[in-house]
Amino acid sequence: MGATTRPAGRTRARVGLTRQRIVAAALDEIDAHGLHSLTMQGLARSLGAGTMSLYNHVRSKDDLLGAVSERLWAEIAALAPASDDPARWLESLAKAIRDTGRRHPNALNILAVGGVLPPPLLEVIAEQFDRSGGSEPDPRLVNGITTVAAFAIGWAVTEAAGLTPRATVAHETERQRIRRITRALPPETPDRLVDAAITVCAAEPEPMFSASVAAIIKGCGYEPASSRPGSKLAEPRP
Amino acid sequence: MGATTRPAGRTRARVGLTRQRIVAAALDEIDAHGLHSLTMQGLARSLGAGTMSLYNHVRSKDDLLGAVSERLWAEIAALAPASDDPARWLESLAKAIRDTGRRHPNALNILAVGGVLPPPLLEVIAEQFDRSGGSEPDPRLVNGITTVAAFAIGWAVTEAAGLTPRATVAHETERQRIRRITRALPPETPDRLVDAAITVCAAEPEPMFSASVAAIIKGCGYEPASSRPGSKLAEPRP
DNA sequence: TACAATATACGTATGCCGTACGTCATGGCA
DNA sequence: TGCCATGACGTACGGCATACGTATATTGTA
Repeated sequence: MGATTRPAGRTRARVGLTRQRIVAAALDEIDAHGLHSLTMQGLARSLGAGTMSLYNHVRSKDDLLGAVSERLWAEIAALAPASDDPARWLESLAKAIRDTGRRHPNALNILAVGGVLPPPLLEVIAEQFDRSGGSEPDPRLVNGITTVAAFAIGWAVTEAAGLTPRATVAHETERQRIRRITRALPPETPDRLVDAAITVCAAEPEPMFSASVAAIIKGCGYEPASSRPGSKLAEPRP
Repeated sequence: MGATTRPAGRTRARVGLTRQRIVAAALDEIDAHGLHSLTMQGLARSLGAGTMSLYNHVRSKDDLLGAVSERLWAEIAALAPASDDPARWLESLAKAIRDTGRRHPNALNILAVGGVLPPPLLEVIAEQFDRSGGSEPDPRLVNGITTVAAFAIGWAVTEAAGLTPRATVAHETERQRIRRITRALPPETPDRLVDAAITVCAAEPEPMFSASVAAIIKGCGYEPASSRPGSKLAEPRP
């Protein structure tokens, strides 16, 4: 990292190529034009550098993708700082994963390649363990991390796949939604199946997500969050 | 080419190249050597055909991957036939997704590319809607499908990422598990983080998975499922 | 039976991709 | 001042998906 300690005088680094800048540019490209269109040559061009210069900061393209993944997890961790209330922290973790998935739908495929316990997340987890006190971490918290993260990732993937209605398509009419769903289906899909698809996609995602997260957290042994707004999905009725 | 002996019968195609055979071979290759090593040329070679012959049955490589995805969903659907007990069916759906992910960990990335509501799954969903009766599908069931599927997919992805302990690595000792976890982490990861990772991965996955599925299903409004075969169903509605 | 139409198999060629390797410029340090 | 580690760069190579033209087996039709 000589870039930060560079002398402020007349001389500067050659091009200022840096792992961080490369990763940021890669994420920009993925967000803008999809994972397919991320190529080393195009990336170098967008940075005003020669192709092979990138390899001074990145071992391979896979390494680059891993770095992008880690960066995304860093975003997630920043959105879910440790809290004194473990259950509440789990909620914020779920929301952070889901929101980050919404912000970078094209990058979702690589979120898991670097493992689901990358250092940035581990940092927050360790901090949360400390906060929750005790010599041994609370098993409820341990279980909650795995299950909540799995659910949020799956939810984000499902959303990005395009069939679950997403709030990012905010002002979508019912007709538009049906168009979108049917377009994603093979042309000769029987009407029964199209009807089923429309029914499934007609559900409101927001309450579903938060209610499921709450249910999972409760299932881990935590008290149900009473002072929560919303989350009025069906509770077991008499 | 006269090299291949033609079947003397009255079969249809020349070499027997078929979309199904191609898809099956592609899945075999993915399972055996990973998604990276699936190439059109290698696939054709393994089928004893010329490369471009594949394109008579497959529009593009993406189309092929979509077909593989659909095939996987067909496996899932076959493992989760419609049931008279909706809550029980949701459980079997979760298990089917997770088991299929275990059987094809290398193919998990493409499970979602074709959308999460592919025809094979829609078929079962429609059937399940019919079974549950009523003119309108039960909203609990609609919510359950989305949330259970999202959780199971996320769980499978997490498992395939290699950090969550998986039962496929059955006879793993504690030491081996730690080795596996630490190997997946960057070499200079601080001890605190390694400890946190080990703690998270030390949890037993089996009860976590089924308990979370049960919690989600319950969160959708279904009665808590008692795991008895002679199920007196928890159907509260006429 | 003969022949036309069609579907399928195949070879070649093209352009893009990741990246190994060698070279050269830079600037900090002795 | 001279040295050398670091980083930027050009060239080259093998592998990839696939567009296009062509050959051949099968089927429908007369």
